[in-house]
Amino acid sequence: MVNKTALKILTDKGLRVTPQRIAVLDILLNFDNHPSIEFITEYLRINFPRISDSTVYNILNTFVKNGIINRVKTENGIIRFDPVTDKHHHLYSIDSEQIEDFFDAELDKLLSEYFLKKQFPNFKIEEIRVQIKGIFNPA
Amino acid sequence: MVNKTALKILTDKGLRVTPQRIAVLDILLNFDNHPSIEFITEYLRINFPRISDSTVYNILNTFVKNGIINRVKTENGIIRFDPVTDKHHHLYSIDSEQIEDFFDAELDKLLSEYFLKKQFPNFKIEEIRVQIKGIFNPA
DNA sequence: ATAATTGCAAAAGCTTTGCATGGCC
DNA sequence: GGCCATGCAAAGCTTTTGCAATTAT
Repeated sequence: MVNKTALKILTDKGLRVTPQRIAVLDILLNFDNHPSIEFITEYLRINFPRISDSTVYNILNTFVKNGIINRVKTENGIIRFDPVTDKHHHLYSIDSEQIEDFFDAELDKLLSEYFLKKQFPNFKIEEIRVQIKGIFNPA
Repeated sequence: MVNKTALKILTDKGLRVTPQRIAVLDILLNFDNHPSIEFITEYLRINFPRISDSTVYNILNTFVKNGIINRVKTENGIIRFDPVTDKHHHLYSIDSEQIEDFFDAELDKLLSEYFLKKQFPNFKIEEIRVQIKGIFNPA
């Protein structure tokens, strides 16, 4: 049950449960396309025609602050949102807006071992993310 | 001679040489701090008090279009610029605005070998970039 | 000479803020 | 009931656009 999940996430974080928040979280959880604010707002207005832009911004900011979602920066500067807050990498499409999550424990191991050997003199590594750009479903 | 370098870059690209363009390029070449538009504009106004914001935007957009510089996206959404257009990775500071270039042929080899083995079914890789976040000069 | 760039002003986006109303706990 | 979230309007930023004057080739 999706609503249950959204509801649980909100209550677990001690956040007030409003229909708008549930709707936003449902969208984030059900579309694994890292939606933009524009996408989220358009979709929301199907069921909440009077929802305001500032409410959507407020909700998303609240979610980010509470670690429910992350911002994903894209090449064109449009911010998108990722409900998967576990550490992972991303596949970016060069010729479309598609973004896919990419989990790879083997890669993570490879990288952490590499950077353990190859220490930086004046830099303490906290996190390594790989951005892989390419073409989905190539001809 | 720095101006000569900036001048050469412009003429090589077939771009008109203006004092403003040389000044912007000089800043980009001399500060290896991946400056923001704000930084660039402030610095420019020391010598060009009347340069307008739109000119700076126009110049930077022209440079990006011509492959002289790249945009670098940061965590807080501020766009910054990188005069090094060779493929490389970045070290990002978690607690400051510092960004450093990071060239590592060994890492590139490691990654390309790894992804040669581990092919994606529906994705053709064009470019791999590693974002390394951490702390410069830790205590 | 002529075509492009500059500077200024205005417009266009995107995001935040202020505040009264309404809804959640 | 008290406090927080919502919706609306307005303000704040950043970036782009239009255009006359200036400058580079």
